[in-house]
Amino acid sequence: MKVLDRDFYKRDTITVSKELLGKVLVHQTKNYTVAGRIVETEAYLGPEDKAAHSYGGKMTPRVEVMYNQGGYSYIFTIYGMYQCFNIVTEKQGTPQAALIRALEPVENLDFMAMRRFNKVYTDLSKKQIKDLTNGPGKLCIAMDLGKEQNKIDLCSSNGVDDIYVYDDGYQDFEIEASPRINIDYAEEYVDMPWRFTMKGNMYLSKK
DNA sequence: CAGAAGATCCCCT
DNA sequence: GGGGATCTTCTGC
Repeated sequence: MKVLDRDFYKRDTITVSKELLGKVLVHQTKNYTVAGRIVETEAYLGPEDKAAHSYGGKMTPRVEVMYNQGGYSYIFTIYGMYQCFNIVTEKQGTPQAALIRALEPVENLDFMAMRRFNKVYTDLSKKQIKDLTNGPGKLCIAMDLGKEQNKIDLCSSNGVDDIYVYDDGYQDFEIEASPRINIDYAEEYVDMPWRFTMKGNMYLSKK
């Protein structure tokens, strides 16, 4: 298994978004390790992309981290109560990112089950198992990703609260492209096929 | 299972 | 003061 490095993330956002599929996202602290395989992503191509927070070169405290070189976490609050986890891409000064929209649970399923439904994994219903991490807000709850995890470098360890992605060689799947979810306001960018999914995976956020 | 509606608050303009 | 890269609950079939 190989941890993805700076060179992986510094490439163009569509390539990174596609190649993140099948890789394993890990959140590790002194107290726990949780991990899930990435099965759905979306590319946000600011400043051109009207769906991106960095559209038009917007530079505010919230989007600032998108201007970093690739390999940093960008976590923002949505609808007042949920978080979305992104990985910054491209070189310094190009404010683009890949949104992680869905995972397949891999490690520490009881931790995820407790955080989502306050039950151990074996007590979950079929529906609850499927709902553990099949959406951007849900996976942040399950993986314990919140505003404290914003702006973390995925390419270096701080030894206290680490996020990283590794490649275990899994590539037995097909990639499908489709329009992104819930960006009705993005005008001519609404239909851009910049959502990438692992074909047929049961943890996709939508079909 | 599908559709509608409500929750809730930080970040801008 | 408005709105959002969402999810849960409730309703009805």
